Amino acid sequence: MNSVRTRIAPSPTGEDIHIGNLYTALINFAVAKKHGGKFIIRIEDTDRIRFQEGAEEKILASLKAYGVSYDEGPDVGGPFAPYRQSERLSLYKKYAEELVEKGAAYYCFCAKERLEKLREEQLAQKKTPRYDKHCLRAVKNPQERIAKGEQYVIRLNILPGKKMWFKDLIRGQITFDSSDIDDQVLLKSDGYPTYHLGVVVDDHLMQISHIIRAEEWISSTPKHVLLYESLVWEQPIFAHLPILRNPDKSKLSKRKNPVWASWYLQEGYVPEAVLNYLALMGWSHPEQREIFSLQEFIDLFDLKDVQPVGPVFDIQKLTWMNGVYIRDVLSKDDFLKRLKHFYRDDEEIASLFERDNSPLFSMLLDIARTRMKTLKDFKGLVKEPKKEDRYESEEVVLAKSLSDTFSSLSESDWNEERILEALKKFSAEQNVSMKLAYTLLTGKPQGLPLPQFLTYLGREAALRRLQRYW
RNA sequence: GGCCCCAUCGUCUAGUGGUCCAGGACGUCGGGUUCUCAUCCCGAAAAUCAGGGGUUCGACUCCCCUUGGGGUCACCA
Repeated sequence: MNSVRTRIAPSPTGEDIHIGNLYTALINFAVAKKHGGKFIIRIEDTDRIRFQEGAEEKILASLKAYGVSYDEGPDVGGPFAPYRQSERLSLYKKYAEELVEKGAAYYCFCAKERLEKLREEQLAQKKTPRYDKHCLRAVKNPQERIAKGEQYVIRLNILPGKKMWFKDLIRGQITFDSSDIDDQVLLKSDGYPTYHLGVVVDDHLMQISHIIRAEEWISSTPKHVLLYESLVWEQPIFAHLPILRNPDKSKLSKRKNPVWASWYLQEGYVPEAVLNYLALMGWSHPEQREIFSLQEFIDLFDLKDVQPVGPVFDIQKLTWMNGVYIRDVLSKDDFLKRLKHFYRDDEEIASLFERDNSPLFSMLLDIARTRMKTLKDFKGLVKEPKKEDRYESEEVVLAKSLSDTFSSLSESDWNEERILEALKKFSAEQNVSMKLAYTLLTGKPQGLPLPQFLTYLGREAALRRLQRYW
């Protein structure tokens, strides 16, 4: 067989790449890398109505941010450029016309009104809406009408009653009857191809070996198979991945779940953790391990092992896994690097990194890591508590008491041991729980271990935190 | 509704005819360590393997039906 070439074909119609598409990208990427092949990005921007400016850039940026790198694509080029369908229009027209010549497709001049009426009638009779091949029979001289400037589309000419099948790497053989397929529009009246024409032409021209896409495409694969047959092109290998689900089992959607890939990054998830979690959708490590590297995944992965069941995307488990990455998988340096990048625009937090090579800062990282599920959690751990408009008089009294206790400690006594003693003394003398000290100093009843954290903060900063009470 | 895909704890899954009165992970609930909260450690509850028929000496594993879920039926992808 030829070399392995896989691809994803996102449409620039949303804010960013959908997490389900990132999943598809991961699998395509893994298959290509495992076999020393190429992974390609092709932008399918044939829907001019839903087209969104900037979406392509966002998609490519997200892919890069996640480390799913591609060998060929619209911005990096490649041997089969261009990789944007809007720049390949003449190609689709050429093949559409070739199909017409072969009798596998035909011109259609039907107005939208006629199609709508037809559709309504069929629906009223409880029949599946289908084009009635009117133009195949009625149009005698299409070239003349085209020459006159009439609007037209090119439709796939499907001969009913034919049993067909294709092989899916994940689900085995899938059979269908050509009678169930509509005479799909292949070339739209605006000269753009529909997905079906575009995808087949480009996958063939770009020598894609494996078409790995989501399950929702299964029902249109017959049309593609027909196209490959009519054009006498070798069929690629098909594999339809399970669709990621909402908790209610419906197709993962933005109404019920955060779906944009960049959202997870903004929320402080690390790319490796997200990819690791995604890898576990429909696939499991041979030794049942949950945490593994991208490289290990690539080495072990095989499309045949993917389960066809649509898994629920469980953000809770993802969050757990992200915590594992933060405290166990990432090296301390790497963790710090991520943190710096994450807070690059946050002055309060970014200023902390000025001390990043002090032993105390290193300790801060250690005590913070085990308490974080996302990078975003860091801020909640270290930020200075807000000054309230007013405090209960008891609180003020206690804050002053704690302040006095701390003040009795000299600068040279400001260490973990002495601070802990002071806290215990305070807690005992005032007959309050330790949680109160946490509230006084961090604004919350729990947080970073005070002896260490206050040592890091320094005596002055610690006292300042208490001073907000008066 | 037609067509197609699917079906093991709440969730992600292991399991490819006997080693399973079903194992792991998340989550949940207890307990231990501890200055709070976490981490870490220990433990528990949680699937009559959707239901019913077969096949077989023997089915979670093979076949059929039912039920349930999902996808798809556009000049959107």
